[in-house]
Amino acid sequence: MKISAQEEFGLRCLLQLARASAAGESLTLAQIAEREGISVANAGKLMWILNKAGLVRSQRGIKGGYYLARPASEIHLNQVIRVLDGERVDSHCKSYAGVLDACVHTGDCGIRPVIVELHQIVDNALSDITLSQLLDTEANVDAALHQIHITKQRSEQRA
Amino acid sequence: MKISAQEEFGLRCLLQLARASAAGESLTLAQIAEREGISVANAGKLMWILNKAGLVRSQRGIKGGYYLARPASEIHLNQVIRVLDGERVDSHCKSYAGVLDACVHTGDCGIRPVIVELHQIVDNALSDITLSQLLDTEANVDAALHQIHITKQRSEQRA
DNA sequence: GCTAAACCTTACTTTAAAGTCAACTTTCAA
DNA sequence: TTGAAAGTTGACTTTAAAGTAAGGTTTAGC
Repeated sequence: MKISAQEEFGLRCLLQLARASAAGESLTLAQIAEREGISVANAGKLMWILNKAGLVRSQRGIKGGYYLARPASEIHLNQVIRVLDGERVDSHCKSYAGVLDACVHTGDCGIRPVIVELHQIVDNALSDITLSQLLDTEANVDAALHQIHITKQRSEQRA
Repeated sequence: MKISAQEEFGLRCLLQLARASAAGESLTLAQIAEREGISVANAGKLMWILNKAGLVRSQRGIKGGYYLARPASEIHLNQVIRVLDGERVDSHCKSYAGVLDACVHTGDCGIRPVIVELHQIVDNALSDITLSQLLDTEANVDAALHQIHITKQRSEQRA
């Protein structure tokens, strides 16, 4: 139940594009990769996934680049996470061979519905947050980091 | 943002123990492994992690086995997931080299606080569910699976 | 105290995800 | 129309997680 590196970098890239799109600009792969500190190849892979999912659009050729497919206020995090996670149903539970109806533990298994419910809870929480809200959050990063620092100190005191 | 195989099997094993503990019994590794369809070695590894975290206790020697360290009603899922996830802070965000204060994007990064917040949301949702509630859920598995089936159909209609 | 059952621990193997590389195709502008 | 910029795609390499195996240690019962 952790966020993966791919999910994080995907979010970062989208945030880059949200900033650029707000200024009416697009970003090249090289620009995205350089700002996030990842390779151009990796950025290309992420952009390909996001493009295929309809979250971003690209313009080929010279003067080309990537831009958001729709306003940042209309892109919700659950859509982003779902895309970057890959096929959720197939992967989160290997013991069911990827098919909900093929649960080998049927009748003696209270876990399955709970796992589905957990993913639902996460999805709902994420659907409340849009990319534009993330942009707003940036203005308060210092305060937020300070808060995290406090939380960290508390957990250290507990340990 | 998916549940891992280790998390799922860990939950399953705990549920087994919760059932046995309710009857005043303990379970051997062989019993746990056989019922969950995993190897004894793998079950041993999971139990070792849960034991180290204080969620289960073990009795060595002949007539030994595993049992819950405290009542199922006092074991919350967030504790379980946290343990099975490993060190959360160190792993969920590779670009920070494992240290919160060492964020290389400080000042231009609105993602970090959000990631921390997401994990907080998940943690809160999980803290509302106890093992004993899971046991109760088992009685309604069929109804729950039916509900999932409906949800699945809906998502297929959307697609 | 001896033996067998059962847990404990470390190291190894396997496997899937993440990341990289390189060749290809498309597009724009001079 | 031609060359360079930029995106697209599939194959390859790396790396971390998951799973396995084997020997060690503890305990109950005789």
